[in-house]
Amino acid sequence: MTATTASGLAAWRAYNTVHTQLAAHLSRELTRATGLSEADYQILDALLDAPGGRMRALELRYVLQWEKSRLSHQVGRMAKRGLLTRESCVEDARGWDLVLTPEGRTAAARARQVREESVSRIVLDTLGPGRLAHLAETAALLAARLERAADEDPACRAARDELFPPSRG
Amino acid sequence: MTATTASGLAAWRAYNTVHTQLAAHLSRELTRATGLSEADYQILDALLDAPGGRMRALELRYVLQWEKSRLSHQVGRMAKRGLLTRESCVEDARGWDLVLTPEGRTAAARARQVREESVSRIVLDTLGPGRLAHLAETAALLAARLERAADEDPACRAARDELFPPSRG
DNA sequence: TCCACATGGATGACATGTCAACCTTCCTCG
DNA sequence: CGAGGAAGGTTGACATGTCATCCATGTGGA
Repeated sequence: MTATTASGLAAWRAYNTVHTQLAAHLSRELTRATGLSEADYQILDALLDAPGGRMRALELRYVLQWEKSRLSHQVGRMAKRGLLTRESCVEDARGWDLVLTPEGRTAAARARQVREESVSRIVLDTLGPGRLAHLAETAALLAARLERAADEDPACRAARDELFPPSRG
Repeated sequence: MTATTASGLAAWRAYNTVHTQLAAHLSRELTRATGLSEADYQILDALLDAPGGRMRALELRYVLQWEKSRLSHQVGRMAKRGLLTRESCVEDARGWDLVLTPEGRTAAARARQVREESVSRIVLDTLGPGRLAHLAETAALLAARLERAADEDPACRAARDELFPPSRG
């Protein structure tokens, strides 16, 4: 192993540690302010931008990149709490529309506000536009690399295609 | 909200998506090659560097920043699989030493090798030393910011002190 | 010494995530 | 049209993570 590799791995470890801490912090702030879990937030946030607060479960799976059983379980729990409802889907009788309830919409709006405030305060203000842009570039490079990995490896491609239907790009 | 905030939040979202994909990819590669979960790997990797493959459960909690019940459950499962053993601790009869079994050590070494290869191939080679150094700096800034947040907020401080004993820095 | 309290860890109940099997509906092709 | 397979979701079993509680040991005074 080269010296570059060793220090690269050290940088990677340091990065990972901080990311974990940051995610835990943001999650705590959200839960404390709204009582919602990270999973709740992701679903509500996606539905909040959908017209009428309505989205096909399928589409939501693609947006969140979740396994279908995960989404199904989570949606079931949230429906039980009155945050959203399942309505049978017009275009495809196999599918379902997920629809925000009024309480769900309120919770979603509040959660988004809380999360954006947290991210602004902790991340954006700390890094500033320059570092943020750089971070986004770094993310784009990694995304491209992952895409290539998926192309090369049948197992990875399968995992990806389960979440991103090839037909839709 | 300023334009800077909006684009900053967009950068943050993009970053988050990629991080999630990357973590999933690395985890899949590890599991495919070794049959170990990410949690298994973290524990084995820490023990691998400990003298004699032995570490106080308490110390491991600090290294991994895990809740004590999480560690306890995970260690119980791994002991059942023969990867490590619990031995009562000499210095403090309340505590336990966690000790790698020979099979555990083999698995740990293999897992480390697999993970380092994955990270090199996917992350290090893609980003290069410059971007990596920049990423480490960014992580350091965020770590400092989180530290400050913990100082200011009693609840966060409590969460941190549960994982980092104040007495040990 | 003795007692209150802190600490290391285990445990059980529950929330969440994954995997495999299943059901229904859709699509394709003979 | 009809049969076979693909696709959208659900379900149940199990792995994992969290929370509250409990137990045993350590510690610091009165």
